[in-house]
Amino acid sequence: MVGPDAYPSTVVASRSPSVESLAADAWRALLDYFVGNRERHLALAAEYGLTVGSMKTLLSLDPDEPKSMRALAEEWKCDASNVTWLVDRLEERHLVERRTLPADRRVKTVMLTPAGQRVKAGLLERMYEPPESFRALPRADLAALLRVLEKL
Amino acid sequence: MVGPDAYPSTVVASRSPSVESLAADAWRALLDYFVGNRERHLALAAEYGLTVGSMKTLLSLDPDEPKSMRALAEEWKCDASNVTWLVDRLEERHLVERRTLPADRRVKTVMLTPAGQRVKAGLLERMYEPPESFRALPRADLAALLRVLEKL
DNA sequence: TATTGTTATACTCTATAACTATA
DNA sequence: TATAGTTATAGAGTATAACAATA
Repeated sequence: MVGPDAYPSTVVASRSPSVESLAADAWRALLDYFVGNRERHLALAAEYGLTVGSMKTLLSLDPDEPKSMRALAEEWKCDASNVTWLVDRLEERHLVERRTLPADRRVKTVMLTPAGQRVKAGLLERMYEPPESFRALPRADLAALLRVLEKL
Repeated sequence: MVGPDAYPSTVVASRSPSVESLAADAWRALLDYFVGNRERHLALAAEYGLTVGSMKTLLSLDPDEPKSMRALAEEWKCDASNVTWLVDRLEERHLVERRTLPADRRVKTVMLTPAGQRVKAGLLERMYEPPESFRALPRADLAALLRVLEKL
């Protein structure tokens, strides 16, 4: 599928590797490192008694900018009925609240309750907590990593 | 939840940031960059006419080391009946084959068929293809990134 | 009797279509 | 008539429990 010159093998060590093969190797290393990340998220949700859907919903909402049901459906590229279902689950737990928009009484916005805001803050704090392997890196490595990631 | 000294704010720019805050910032940058990755995988599966489950199954199997149904259930931390269902879907498409183990006629192993091996190879090739933003990085950045990721 | 895998069944999540209430 | 959201319903994917075959 890829021509013979497009991805020169990285085992040719006598010359410095091409940008192409460096990019491929770095990308692969990144992917491999991130394989376990979905499981980390799943475990985190379970810890809070949430499903992946509930967590996604909380993380999408912001106290200062409530979103309509339709906006959420577009953001998640799913059907509106699915949003109804997800918001129902979260409303049962008093983490969000629906409000009818006075300007247009057809649309309903979804607001984080104070409890929802607390749960979201807790989730974010835990998500952004770097793993041990990360914190063990020397300062120079972390600075280099950050500098490159900021370009991406 | 975190003591005042544990995560010094990164806006204190007059002194060099602590290793802790560097680690937190780098981890966060990495997470943010990877948000879109699950969607990339989903689109890739759809392109091959696979579900996420089927893709996961193919990627877990290796031509030279067949795995039992039970081993797969443990690897995926799911119920054995779920493995039966997933393998059924893949067997319908002739991408895997069940074989009874002669040594213990209770256990069945799952083998990739030649077609399954081809699909898996195609998936891996596409997954490991670095995105454009990655290939656009200068050589020095890629080398630095790779060097750090290899430590992780 | 214990273990491997399957079948029967139910629950969660997602989608489509029909409906309601507004506009 | 068109749009926002809900309800009715169906399908995919996951789990639990009962079961058949083998150890």
